Amino acid sequence: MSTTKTEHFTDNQNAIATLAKALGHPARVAILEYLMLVKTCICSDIVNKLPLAQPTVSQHLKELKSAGFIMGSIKGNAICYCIDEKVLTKFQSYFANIADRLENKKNNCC
Amino acid sequence: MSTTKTEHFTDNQNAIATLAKALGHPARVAILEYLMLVKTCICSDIVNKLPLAQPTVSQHLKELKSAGFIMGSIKGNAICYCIDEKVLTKFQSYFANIADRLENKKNNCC
DNA sequence: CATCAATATCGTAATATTACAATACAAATA
DNA sequence: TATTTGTATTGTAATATTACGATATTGATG
Repeated sequence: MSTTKTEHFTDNQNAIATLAKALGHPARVAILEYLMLVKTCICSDIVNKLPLAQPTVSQHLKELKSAGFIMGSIKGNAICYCIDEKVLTKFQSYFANIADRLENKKNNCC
Repeated sequence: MSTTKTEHFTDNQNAIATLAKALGHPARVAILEYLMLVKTCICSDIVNKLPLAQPTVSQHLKELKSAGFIMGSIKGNAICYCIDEKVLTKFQSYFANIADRLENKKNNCC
C-alpha cells in the first residue's frame, strides 16, 4: 500500500522525479558541488570531505550514480567519480523551461 | 540512527536538497506541470487530473507548499494553488549555475 | 605472499514516505 | 437548517531511506 505509482505518470515526469529525488539529500548535493569544484574529477577523498561514515557515502554515491548524475571509472585501486554533464544539463533545462513559461503568465489569484 | 544529518551541511545545500526532495515524486512533478499549464491558477480539480485519491493529493500539495514551490489562497469553498515563481527561479538558477561552471571544465578522467 | 588502502556490500535499527479509508470541517447551496 | 462540495486531518499498513558497524573485495605495496 505504498510504493510510488510510477505507472500513472509520464516517462518524463518519472525521469525528472528520479533525478530530483537523487538530489533530495544534502549529502548528495554536497557531493555534486564538490565534484563541480575539483578540477580533475576526484576519487573518494569525498569521504573525507563529508561528515558521514564511508559506507554511508558509498551508498549516496551509488544513488547519484544510478540516477545518472555521476559516473565512476576505476583507476587502479580507487574509483574516480565525475558529473555526467549531459544529465545535469537535461535536469537544468527542464526547470529553465518551466521558469521561462511562467514569466509569460500572470498569476491572477495567489 | 537515521534522521538526515542536516546540521553538517550548509544552509544552501540543505535548502536545495529540500526543494529537490519536494520534486522527488512524479505526482508532485505532475502537479507543478499542471499548475504551469493552466492560465489562471486553479483550485483542486488537480485531484481529478491525478490518478491518486484525494487525501494523497492533499498530502502531496502540502509537501510542495511546505517546500515553498506553491502557495494556496482560499477562494470561497475551494483553495487556489499556484506556483511561487521566485522559489522555482531560485532552484532553476542554482542548476543553471552548476551547468555553466561545468562547461568551462574538462573532465579528464571519466 | 602478507598487508594496506580504497571501496563496496550486508545486515539492521531508526525513521520517513506513500497511499488511502474514515472522518472532520467549513463554505455554498438547496 | 440539511445537504453537498472541496479540502484537510487522522490513523495506519506497506515500503523506502538513512546511517553505520562488520565484513568482503580488489588493487597496490612492502
